[in-house]
Amino acid sequence: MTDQLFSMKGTGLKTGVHIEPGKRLGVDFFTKDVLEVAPALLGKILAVRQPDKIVLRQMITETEAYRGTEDKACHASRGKTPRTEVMFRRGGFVYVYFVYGMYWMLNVVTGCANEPQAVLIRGIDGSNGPGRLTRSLNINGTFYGEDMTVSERIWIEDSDIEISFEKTPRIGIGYAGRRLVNMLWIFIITSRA
DNA sequence: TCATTGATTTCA
DNA sequence: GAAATCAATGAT
Repeated sequence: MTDQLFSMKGTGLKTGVHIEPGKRLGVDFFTKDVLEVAPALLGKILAVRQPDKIVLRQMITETEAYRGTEDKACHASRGKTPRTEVMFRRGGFVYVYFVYGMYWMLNVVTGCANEPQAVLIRGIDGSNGPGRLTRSLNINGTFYGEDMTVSERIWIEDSDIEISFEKTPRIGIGYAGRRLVNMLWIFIITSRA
């Protein structure tokens, strides 16, 4: 394996530091409830191999939980379709979808099989907004169904960075009903050590 | 505030 | 088949 390591300004990551294999988050991390995994992902490192073989690493700064059939804002709440099928697998799989005719959204499936949950990665260091981060990392529909616990193209690494975060209401999901709008299911980093 | 943009889903 | 929907962005 000859990963060229890469560091963007401001991440606090050092170039040339090799990431140990054990750093990759495994199945145990992702098979917990989405409300546990979503905040736990803050401060972790998203790694994506680019077409030119370089691996970009960026810290996750904002996540959002989508939780199963009770959550009307979750794409899987109305049953299994070709698009949402991956959300019914066990945690660790990648769910990407296209929205507004131009943006790819990156999600990580959580929980056990037949428990459709996912975390939307809304922000990483160096870019704000879920649509922009997928563009900057060249994430597209071909990543659908990748298993982050074994994939050579995309995975998440553990990190010792200590962070604080706040919870806020989800946006753009008014159609899901008032009770769900009141759930504080967006998690945003407010400070880091 | 509004146009953009096209896959997915729902309705006929 | 056709029509409505959409978890966003950037320009105005």
